[in-house]
Order: sequence, then structure tokens, then C-alpha cells
Amino acid sequence: MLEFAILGLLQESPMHGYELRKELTAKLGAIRAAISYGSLYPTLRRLQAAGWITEAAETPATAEEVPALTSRRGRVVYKITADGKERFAQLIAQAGPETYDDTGFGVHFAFFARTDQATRLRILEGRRRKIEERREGLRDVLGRAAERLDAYTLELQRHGLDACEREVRWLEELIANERSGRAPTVPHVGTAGGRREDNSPPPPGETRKERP
Amino acid sequence: MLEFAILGLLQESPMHGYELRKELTAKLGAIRAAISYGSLYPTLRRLQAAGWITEAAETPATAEEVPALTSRRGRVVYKITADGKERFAQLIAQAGPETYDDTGFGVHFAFFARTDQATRLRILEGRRRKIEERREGLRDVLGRAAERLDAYTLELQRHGLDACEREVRWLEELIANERSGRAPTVPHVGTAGGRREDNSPPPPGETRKERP
DNA sequence: CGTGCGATGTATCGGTCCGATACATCGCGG
DNA sequence: CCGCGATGTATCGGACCGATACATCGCACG
Repeated sequence: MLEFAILGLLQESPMHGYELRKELTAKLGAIRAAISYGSLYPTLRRLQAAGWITEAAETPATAEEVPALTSRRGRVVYKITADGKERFAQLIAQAGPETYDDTGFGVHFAFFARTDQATRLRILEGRRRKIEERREGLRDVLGRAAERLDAYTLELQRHGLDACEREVRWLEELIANERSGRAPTVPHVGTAGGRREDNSPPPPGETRKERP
Repeated sequence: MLEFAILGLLQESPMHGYELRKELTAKLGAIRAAISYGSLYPTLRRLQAAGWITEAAETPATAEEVPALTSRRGRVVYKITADGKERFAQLIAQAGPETYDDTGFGVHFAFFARTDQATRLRILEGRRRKIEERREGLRDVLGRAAERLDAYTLELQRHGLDACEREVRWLEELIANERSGRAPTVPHVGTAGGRREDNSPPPPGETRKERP
């Protein structure tokens, strides 16, 4: 999952670890706390070993500033390679079982702007199915095994059931919206290119809830 | 976390691995998919090494049935020890930072029937605080960084924000209920004791939502 | 003027948990 | 009689986390 997310972010622009973590947190904040350095750095190393990213030198222009005074140690900027882009394209198009669990789905969804519509639909439906199964499980427990469990556990299940029903509804909306034709993929930001103010991708759910 | 849950379940009655997994799934179904054997068995071994659980022989009564034909390999039943009960008591009373993340909170909550009221309150408030922080983070992103993100990512954040707000409200209700005096702890099932039909612990949230 | 502290930045280590896999038994329906 | 799904125990490699260590930079406060 981390591999996927890193490749996706570096696709947009080169970054160093710290920055990557911040972007990751901003993009995935809704689904996971904050990615740990204990995961990040080893993963970067792994990706580099696989040839999907490379280190890019820091401060390439204006080579003036004190070349060897205080040794100038510093930020390691990573950049995606051609192989990396290929890898990302492969990852974004496929949908295995891990694509439907909470984290996997969240990460894929976060990159939906670069996913083709057919795949988006496939993933949304797979996710819905999975949540529906979880929902049925909870209903079973609340129905058949209710007297075996204490009131707190039951309350927990009810809250979980509620969340499931809510997510299914959310997914239904997204699916309907997806099917309704619109939803263009973001126009593929060029490798070179100047200034990408870029996109304004599809409005996935027009359903804004007005809170008072 | 697994350690906590296993100790909690074995407190109620001895079980073998498979059974333990099923109970775990029933009790924690609302918060996590299904615990893997790749976690369960190593953890059981760890708990046994620590002296918190022991193996109990299978089929102690009616020792007749074919003693050594086909070797009678079989289910390993685990039973909690006195040290294990002590350990569980210690775990259930304390609330560290890991108590407030999704999984940690869920597991603690699932055993609230055996948690004293002061601790319940402490945990609920800690959880609320944590969710409020996450909520603020999401609001920040949706406010300040909105134009940097694509529509799908934004939709994900909105959905997450919605879930946060909902959970905070849920927690508020539980906290209010907790404070309102009621909510007795389950009367501590005895170590020996015959027939515990047991409990009917507090109604944590009287707030049932009538769905049409 | 210095000094200490919070943000930036890179990195490792031990431990928890997961997913895949393997293997054996039992009861039941075809 | 045979296969198949449920029951049951177990291991292995890998992903990810939390704690920890350490170094630099800017700036606020004494």
C-alpha cells in the first residue's frame, strides 16, 4: 500500500522523505493516522533497490553556497523512474482482494483522479460488496447472538452497523455518479511541461450536506 | 491488543484456538475484519510462555474412547491462570496512548462491561479528544489545502470528516450516559461458581435510531 | 548575546500482525 | 466411496508501527 502511495505522489513531483510524509498525511488523513518513518524509509530503500525511484541531488542550480563548509549533509530527494511509472500504472489498474479492505480501498480511492473509469467502477463495487458482507455479519450477531453479549459490545456492533450502512449509501452515490457518464480522468500531467495549474477533475458526489 | 482480547475471552471460559478466533470475530467484528491465525497462534504461545495461560487437556471425563488408536491428536484448550487474571486486571485499568487509536479503543470498549466506571469515562474522553484532533486536521485540509487536491481526494476527506463528527456525537452520548450515574460494572463472575447466566449490564445508549 | 526549543530532516530496531500456505480430521450428501 | 466444506493446528516472509537516536536551522525570550 505504501509503495503504491509513494509512487503516486512522486509521479506528481520529486520529494524528500519528510515532505513525502506530510503529503501522504494530507492525502490519506481520512483513512489512516500518519505514516511512520519506520515504514517510510525502508520502503523508499526497497523502491530504490527495485529501480522504481532514484535519488536526485539537492540544490542543483546556484552551486555557489559554501561547497564543503560544514559538509552540507542533507535532504535526499527522490524521483520516480520510467520503470516506476510503469509499475504505478500496473498497480493502479489492477484490483485484488486487498483493494477492498479499509486501507487498500482508501489509497486506491485517493488516486482515483488518475484511474480509468472502468477500474473505478470495479473498485467501488468490490468495496460495496465487502462492506455489505461485513454489514450482514454484524446483523447476524445483533440478531442471533444478542443475548450472549453484554450491552457495551452490542452498542459497539450497532455503531459499526450504522457506519456500514452509511458507507454503502455513500458508495451507491459514487457508483451512480460514475455510471452517469461524467467523471473524466485527469488529463495526465506531462513529464516535462511548464506550470501545471492542472485539472479540475470530476465532481464525484454533488451531494453536499448543508449543515446548519 | 490481541493479548488483551485473548485474556479477556479466556476469563469467561477456556477455549481452543479456532473457537477463540470465532468469539474474537463475533466480539470485535465491528472494528476489525477477522484475526489471523498467523497472529493468534504465536500470541497464544507468547502468553503461555509468560505464564498467563496454560494448556488444559481435552476430554478429561469419560477417558474410555480409543486411547491410542489413530493417536487422538487434537484440540488444544487454553485456560487463563491466576497471573493471567492479574495481567488482565492491569491491562483493563490502564489507558495509554494506544488505548485511543481505532483498534485499541475498540478492544477496550468491547470489555467495558468489566471496566470500572472511572476508567470507562477516561477512555471515552481520551478517544473523543483524539477524534476531535483528527477532525480538525481534516477541516484544515478541506479549508486551506482544498485547491491543491483533486475532487476524489476531497470527497474522501469529506466522508472521513463526516465519520469523525458522527463518532464524536456518539461518544458524547456515551459520556453523558456514563456520567448520569447508572452503568454498573458487571458483578465480577466468580472464579469457581456454578452457572452464571450472568449479568444484564447497563444500557449504554438508550438512543436507538428507528429506521423506517 | 546566547541559549534553548520546536520544526525539519534521516535513520534503525524490535515487535505485532497479516496473508499465504500446508496439512490432518470429521461428517455428510451425492 | 469419494469429494467437499467445516473444524482444527501451525509456520514463514513481509508490511507496518512506535520508540529512539541524532543533527541542523531559525527565532523567541531572557
